[in-house]
Order: sequence, then C-alpha cells, then structure tokens
Amino acid sequence: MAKIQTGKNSSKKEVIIEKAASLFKSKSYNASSMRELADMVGVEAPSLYNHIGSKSELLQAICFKIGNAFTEQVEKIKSSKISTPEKIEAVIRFHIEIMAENFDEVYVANHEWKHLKEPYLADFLSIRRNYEKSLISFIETGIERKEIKPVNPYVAVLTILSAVRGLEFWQRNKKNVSLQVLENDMVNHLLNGIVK
Amino acid sequence: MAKIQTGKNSSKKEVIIEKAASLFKSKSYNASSMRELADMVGVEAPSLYNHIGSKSELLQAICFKIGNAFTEQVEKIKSSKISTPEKIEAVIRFHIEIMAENFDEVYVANHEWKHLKEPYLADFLSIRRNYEKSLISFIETGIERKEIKPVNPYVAVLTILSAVRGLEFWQRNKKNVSLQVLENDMVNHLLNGIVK
DNA sequence: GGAAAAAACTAATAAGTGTTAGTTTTGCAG
DNA sequence: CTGCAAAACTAACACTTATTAGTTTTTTCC
Repeated sequence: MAKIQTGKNSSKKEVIIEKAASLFKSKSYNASSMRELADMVGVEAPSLYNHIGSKSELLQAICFKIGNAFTEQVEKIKSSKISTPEKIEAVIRFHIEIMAENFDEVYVANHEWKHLKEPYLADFLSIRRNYEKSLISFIETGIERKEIKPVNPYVAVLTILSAVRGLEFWQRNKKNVSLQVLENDMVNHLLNGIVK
Repeated sequence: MAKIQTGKNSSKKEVIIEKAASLFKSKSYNASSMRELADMVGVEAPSLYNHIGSKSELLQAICFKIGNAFTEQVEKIKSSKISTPEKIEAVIRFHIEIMAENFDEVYVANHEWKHLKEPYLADFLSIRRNYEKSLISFIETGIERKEIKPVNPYVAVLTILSAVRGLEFWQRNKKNVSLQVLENDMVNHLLNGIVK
C-alpha cells in the first residue's frame, strides 16, 4: 500500500514529469511520443502507465505546477507593503528566477497549455487571467498614487509580461550575459526606459 | 502549361496557405491534419496535393513570408537617417502593424518554426539571428551617440522583441484597447519607462 | 525464504497520419 | 462539339499514435 520512493526525495512519477517537460519543450507536446518519453526514462512505453494516468495528465501536472507557483508569489507581493515600482520589480525578478530554475516547465506551460483538455484548459486560463488582473491592479494603484505615469494599465502589463516571457530566448546566450546583468537591465528597462 | 488563377488575384495555393495559417495557429502544426485543412478549403484531402507539395511546404511558405517581411523592413530602417530612438520606434510600430494585419501568419512563424525541416529550419534561424543583430547594432550605435543609456544591447533587444511578440495576446482585448493606444503606449514604455 | 505488491515486459488494438495511385469530373481553347 | 489539361474524387497504403490486456520479473516486508 505504501508509496515507494526511488532513492532520493523524488518519486518515479516526478522523474517522468521532469523528463516529459524536457521532451515537450524540445519537440512540442503533440510531436512527443510516449515511446520517446519511455526511452528517456529507461523503460518501455506501457510501463509508464504504472505511474501515470495518461499523456495529457503529464501536461496538466506541468502547467498547474507553474501556474500555482506564479499565483502564490503574486499573492505574497500583493500583501507586502512596498511601493508600486518595487512590486513590479519583484514580479519581474520572480519571473526571471523561476525561468532560470525551472526552464523546461515554464517553457511548456507557456507554449503547450493549448493542448490541455477541458476542464483543465479553462482552469488554466482562469488562473492566468487572475494573475494578469493582479498585475493590472498594481499598475492602477501606482497611477493613483502618482508613482507610475498615467499609462494604459493593460498595455503596461502586456508589455512587462511579454518581455519577461521572452527570457526563454536568453537560454542560448547564457555565456554572454549573466543572470545578474539580465535581471538588472530588464528591470531597469521596463521601469525607466532606455532613452537618455 | 499556364497557371490558372481563381478569379481574383489569389491563386488556390494562396488560399490554402491562408487557411493553413489559421488552422496551424489555432491547433498547432502537428495537431492539424490535412483532412481538417481540406475541410476548411472545401475539398477532399488528396485534392490539396494538386496545388501544394506537402504539409511542411505550407509551414515553410508561412514562415519565410513573415521572415522576409521583417528583414526587408529592417533594411529600410537601417538605411534611413533618423535617430536611434526613432529607429527603435519604427521597428516597434512595424511589429505592431504587421501583427495587426497578418496575425495568423506571424503567430505561426513565431510558434511553429520549430517544425520546419532542414535546411529550412537553419535558414529561418539564420534570418532571425541576422534580424536580431541588426537591432543590436542599432542599440550599440545609439549608446555611442549617447542617445541611449549604457545598457547591455542584447538584453535591450531581447526585451523589446519579446514585448512586441506578446502582442498576440492583445487580439483578445481588441475591443478594450485600440491599436493607437497600444502602439503609442508600448513605444513609450519601451523607450521611456513607466516610472514617474 | 515465501507471500504479496509494484513495476517491468510483450503483444495487440483501434484510431489517425500524410501521401500516392488511379479514375472521374470540370472547364476552358479551338 | 471535341479534345485536353487541371483538379476533383475514391480507395488504399504504410506508419505512427496512445493505450489496454495479460504475463513475468523485481522489490519489499515479515
């Protein structure tokens, strides 16, 4: 009856999910076969089903792990008593850090959520929309308090979220640009611009 | 021997490519079947092959149409004698406009290029890298001329390109935010920041 | 060591894939 | 009207897909 762990603190199911994230990232969800995934795990395809329910369950696990991490973090920032620019800075830095630590899973959540099945698809979109709304209200509050220029809050959030999402391209250039420079420059760019 | 056009100025092949862009956008390349595409065109699947060579040829046509449009535009901007911030502004506005006019194709080029076959994949990546390089050299020149703050040029380009790429999310909110507001606010945000 | 559970295996299935072959229909040129 | 090419059709192929059934091996626990 007792769940058996494989050595360390990660169950075999968790190993499968990690490998799936890596596979889905490099080949996309639909082009990834359970046979390939099984190969990566070191097992035949049907054996995977002793640990997981289905292929789409893997995508769900990945997307919601990331979605929940973002939601949790934004709630923390929401309840902290710092200025609006500082809140936005905290959001940007969190995006950069989670991207650096969980690249595969963030990438898959960003790119492959479309293949979630209902009702998970609707749930995921709802999580994402709430996240956006939280950020929009940060900006709105900042404008009221005259900490932020009177911009369209939706466009500002769109700009910021899209910019940090693009960090996925940075992976290629890790050598040329350090995480420190990246974080500081992007925060500065998105808050203060680049024109002298 | 002569190619026959279907009525207007668009051949049947062009119609197929347009429909393919729409289909690939909403379902992704791999999840789109030739039978579905045929349905959208109003024909049986094998009939498509009277006009096109293969499924992947459709993806190629879409990706290179967009890739070449961007390359062409950046060359124009490169040779125009305007200040660096104005060049960057022109780039951003071009992205927004081409996204507004050719949404499906831009979306597919951005999301599905991974499924191009060699040598097209390598060619596409090369086009994209050259585009990035052009923008980086804009920023470098701007820093030399003291028009731009001394930032890391790669990070600045990454931020700008990612931000404009995110315009795909704006499609949902067309009603709430006009193209004018979007363009002006995003240009301002990426050049001058949002902090007062 | 022996029982029981977990997890591996092989074999198979039903559905869907892009594409080809071969044939019939359509539509224009003379 | 006739002939011919373009483009539609049906049927089929060879392959891949996720997943299930049934069985055997491995591991765990006493």
